Amino acid sequence: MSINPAILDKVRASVGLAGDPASIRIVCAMSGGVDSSVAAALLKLAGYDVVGITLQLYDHAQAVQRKGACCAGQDIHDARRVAANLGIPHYVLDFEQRFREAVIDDFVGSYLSGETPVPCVTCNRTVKFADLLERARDLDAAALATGHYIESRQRDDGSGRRDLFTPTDMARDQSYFLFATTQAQIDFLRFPLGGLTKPETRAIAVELGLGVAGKPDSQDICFVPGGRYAEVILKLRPDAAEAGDIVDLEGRVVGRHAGIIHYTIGQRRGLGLSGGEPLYVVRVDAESRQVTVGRRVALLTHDIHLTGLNWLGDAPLTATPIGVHVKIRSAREALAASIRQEDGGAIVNIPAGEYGVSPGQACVLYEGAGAGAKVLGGGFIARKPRAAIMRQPSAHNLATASATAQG
RNA sequence: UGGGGCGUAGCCAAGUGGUAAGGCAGCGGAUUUUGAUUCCGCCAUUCCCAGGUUCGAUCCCUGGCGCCCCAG
Repeated sequence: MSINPAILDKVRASVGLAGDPASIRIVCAMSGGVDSSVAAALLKLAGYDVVGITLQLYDHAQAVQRKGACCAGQDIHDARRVAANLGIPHYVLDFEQRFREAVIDDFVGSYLSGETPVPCVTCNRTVKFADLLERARDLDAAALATGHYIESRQRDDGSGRRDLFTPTDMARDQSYFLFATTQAQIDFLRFPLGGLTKPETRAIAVELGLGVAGKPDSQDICFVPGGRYAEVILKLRPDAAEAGDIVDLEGRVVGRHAGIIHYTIGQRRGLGLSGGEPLYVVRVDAESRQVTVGRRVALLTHDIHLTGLNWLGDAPLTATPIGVHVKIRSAREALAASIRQEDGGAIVNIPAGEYGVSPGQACVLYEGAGAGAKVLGGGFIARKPRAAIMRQPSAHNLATASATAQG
């Protein structure tokens, strides 16, 4: 077990708590994957009093064998083994009911209402950073650590407050899923991997013989086996299979669909409509069960209304737009934009526009772009007011519309 | 039943007497801790049917069948 001392210094810096590490208890959330295992290991090697906690979130028979999942079956065993290996206490908490209520039900409800949820955001802000965080406090921990790739630094103004920044490894940036983290939560959280790259993490896992070093990166929704999310929804809400019309931008019926839950804005595949050029889902309406399709250019969006805003900027938002960078999906470079307050919510304007902006998805705000950009929070993309939809370019004047869309 | 046109994969569609472009849809994969997007790969031994000419026809000829248009 030889770890570069510089890395351990980096870990201690990420914790940023004065005093003898041995007297500082840190609870580390351990999913059984490579990242959180390495996070726990580094904290332990850095001298902290580490307590590992694994949440049992769901329990599908399928999930036990599934690669790339977390928090069920095999992964719990893996976490337990890593903890034993490290010589740290480890607890498995049964959060199934809580996860079901806070994350899965919200996920299902979101799709039923015609939106497209981000369950990872919901999970982080409720199960992990509310419930688990509370347990960590109960255990007299000074902080809760996770294996997320994001950086947290204490402000140098003596306030003791912390800020979030995008990580060293931007290919692994997970800030998108953490935008809703409140200031109080941020102050208690630590992210030891924020200054490492994924390859470095894996190398450390190998070096330490953690056994999980070769596990695949997680992808897809953890509680959805095989990526077939509609099956999960239909199992809980069989009525979600209500068929409806597929209409074009003029309102003409051009096809049928087997339930709006199968569609999200920007989606191309699965429509079964053949035409001269590809068609994309432009709108999903739960009430009429209509899925509207149009050409790609019809997806270009400049103004985004946000709800559930978590603003982490220094100065409060006002009606005067301020410059920011935004992401409306995780694996994407942040785009220059502005944000202003309006009607109790916020409106983001992206001059260059974005495609496939779907209600329910997150819009995350940054101060600058690239690694080390401060995370300014974000919000959930709200459904467009009807008036805005009517202003959408229609099929016959798309060229004109796109030419003038900047203005 | 006078004249003209057409009939190529699920849809649209190019094409030549020499052995079937492309697009859309679909399927598979890569990418991705959300949904998508994107990218890559696959996808007509066969050109409405039956004869004929030809070394060889989807393309030429004849006859069917089907569809469309014009005129009536």
